[in-house]
Amino acid sequence: MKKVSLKDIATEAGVSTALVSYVLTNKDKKARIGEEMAKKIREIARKLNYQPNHIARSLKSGRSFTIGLIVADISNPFFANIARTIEDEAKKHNYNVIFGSSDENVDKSQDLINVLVNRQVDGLIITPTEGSEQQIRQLQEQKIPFVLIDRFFPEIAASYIAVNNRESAAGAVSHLIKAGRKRIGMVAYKTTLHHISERIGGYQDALQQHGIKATNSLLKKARYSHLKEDIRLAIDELLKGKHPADAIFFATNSLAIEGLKYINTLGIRIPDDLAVITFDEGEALDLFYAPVTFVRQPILEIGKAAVRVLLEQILDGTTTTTAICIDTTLVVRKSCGSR
Amino acid sequence: MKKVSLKDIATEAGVSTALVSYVLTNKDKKARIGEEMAKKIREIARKLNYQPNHIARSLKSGRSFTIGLIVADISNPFFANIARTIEDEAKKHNYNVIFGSSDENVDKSQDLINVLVNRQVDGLIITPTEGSEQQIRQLQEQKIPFVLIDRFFPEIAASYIAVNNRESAAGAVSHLIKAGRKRIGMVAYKTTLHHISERIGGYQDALQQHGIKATNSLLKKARYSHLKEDIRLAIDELLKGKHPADAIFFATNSLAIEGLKYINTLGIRIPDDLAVITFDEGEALDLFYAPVTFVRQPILEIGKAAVRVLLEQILDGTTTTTAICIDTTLVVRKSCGSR
DNA sequence: CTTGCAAACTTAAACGTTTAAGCATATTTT
DNA sequence: AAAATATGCTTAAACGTTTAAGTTTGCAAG
Repeated sequence: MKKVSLKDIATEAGVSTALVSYVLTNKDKKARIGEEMAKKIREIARKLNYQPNHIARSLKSGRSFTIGLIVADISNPFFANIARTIEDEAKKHNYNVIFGSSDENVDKSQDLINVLVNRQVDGLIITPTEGSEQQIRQLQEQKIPFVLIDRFFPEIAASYIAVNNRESAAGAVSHLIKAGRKRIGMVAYKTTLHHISERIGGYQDALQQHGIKATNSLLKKARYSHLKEDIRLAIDELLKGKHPADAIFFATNSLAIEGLKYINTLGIRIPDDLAVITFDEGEALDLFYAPVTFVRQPILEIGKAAVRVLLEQILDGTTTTTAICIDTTLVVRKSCGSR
Repeated sequence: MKKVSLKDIATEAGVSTALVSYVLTNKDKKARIGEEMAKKIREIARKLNYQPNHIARSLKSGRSFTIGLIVADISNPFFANIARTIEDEAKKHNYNVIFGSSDENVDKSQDLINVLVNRQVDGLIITPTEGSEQQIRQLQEQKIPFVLIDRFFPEIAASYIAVNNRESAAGAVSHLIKAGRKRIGMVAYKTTLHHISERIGGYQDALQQHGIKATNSLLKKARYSHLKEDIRLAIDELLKGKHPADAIFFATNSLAIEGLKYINTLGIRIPDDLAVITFDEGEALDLFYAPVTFVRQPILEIGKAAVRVLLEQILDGTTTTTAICIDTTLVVRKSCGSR
């Protein structure tokens, strides 16, 4: 049973394919098609269960109505939910999403970009990995519309959607200070990515603002590639000595979850022995015996904004960049002690 | 900067596009192209940074090298990881994945199928929703290759990849019995989907096998659409009365997570007051103070098998169905008490 | 009864590939 | 030396759409 094409309908109706095309794309008014003929064609189309061939359409129009999405890690619920939001939002505009996960790997990122561009996506939404500046610049040269999310490169003028990481981090740390914590440690990723630097900056801002000296011994960085080991080490170091940390600020949910898994094994009680706060939500953090206070990034808003900005760029064909910075909210729960 | 096409290369080299096509698709041997000409063409292609237009290629070949994936809920880590595995596996075979989440909604499922089929996917991998039998039958009639995962309809002969739900569930429940639990409740979804029925069946099998009478008062079903409320109700009912349940078997991870969130608020201690066991993993279950014993479904294996079976069907053009049933493993942790 | 124009359709080219078939020219086989 | 085969390339059609431009017919206006 071959696919039904315009030609089949045309033959059945005894007319040209052009006529059928006009009718089925609702240009019958503009193209002055006779009413009864239009009706007849629509009927035959329904009878034969005609489904337009999207590929042929794309070839003709030069647009695929597909956007490519590259997330840093699809198994992270933050990105999974971003992906879902973007998919939903794109569908509202009759766009589809092809996605891939770069797993924070710059080569995989390049591969994905190549594949998606070959597939003629009309634009890209990307969480750029560390060291992918060149890839981004190349997209600009090729005039391929794209929007960065979650992270961006301050030295590259490109559209992006991000949250005010610095202020949000500072807010989280201030919360710890107000809850009476004195020795506040931070666990971040070892990366040059701007959003992480900003979160670290915010941590330091808050300490300074409250007259606490930020010492390097309380700032720990874990490699994405050696998460488990590095986190164990970091937490060991934070909690050892005469003056152990009495609070930890995790820069992302994956860090927090790994960290808490380890903390659990140490018999340390949250929030009595240690307060914990993190960026990003996650079911694991809800279910934790002391539900974890966290900085909520408005995923829905981010996803919607990303699609909106990208589609504007695609439709207008403009090169103007739009940078959007969204506020977060601090969701206070038990992990920092009651106030 | 327009995209570079075969024609551009052909013009630059002073030859026909056919020649260029032969060379760049490595059919130069077969098509008896001169060596130096082949070299020249390849050089020009590199110089102009030629990227083949996948859409044109698809139109010609009638194949899109894209598979459509419909999961039941992308925000569920089980499906997110399935999606990731399938994407990776597909990429190995030079296939891309377009995905969508049906959110267990039969209309959304139909929408997704339509969209994906219009996009000319070469085949589909689907977690069918309740009531989607007709959709599946229609795919069969249209001779569109597809593979069901996670669930299937016993009355429809179609390829599927699933786990031995009944035996796995029975194993889990046996584990509870061996751990000394007497009054074992189960929380499942209110659905006619076969995999859930099987898990319920396995629960009953195990009870019977150990000479315990399966009573309906210990079997609770929650609606997907009213998860929170129904789970609260279910758990209230299981734990009330003179003879409250001393163990609960959750049919999926989403049920377990919602259930445990509520159980947490009741001040009930796991495993002392109540043993808990569930299907599927999840970080939340790891981080729980009593890490939850669970039935592990081999996600990697499922994803790989799905892609393999689907590609076989696509390539061979056969209509033969392949049903694969995979074993699970019980991962024992603290939530059922130590043995 | 022309001319003008609107209505209802058709023609044909185009999008970027692939590939069977064709056509010279050169080389080998008989 | 004629016939067969090899070599290196071109032509042209095809995939399923879209759409500008063209054609035919009928009818009202001049």
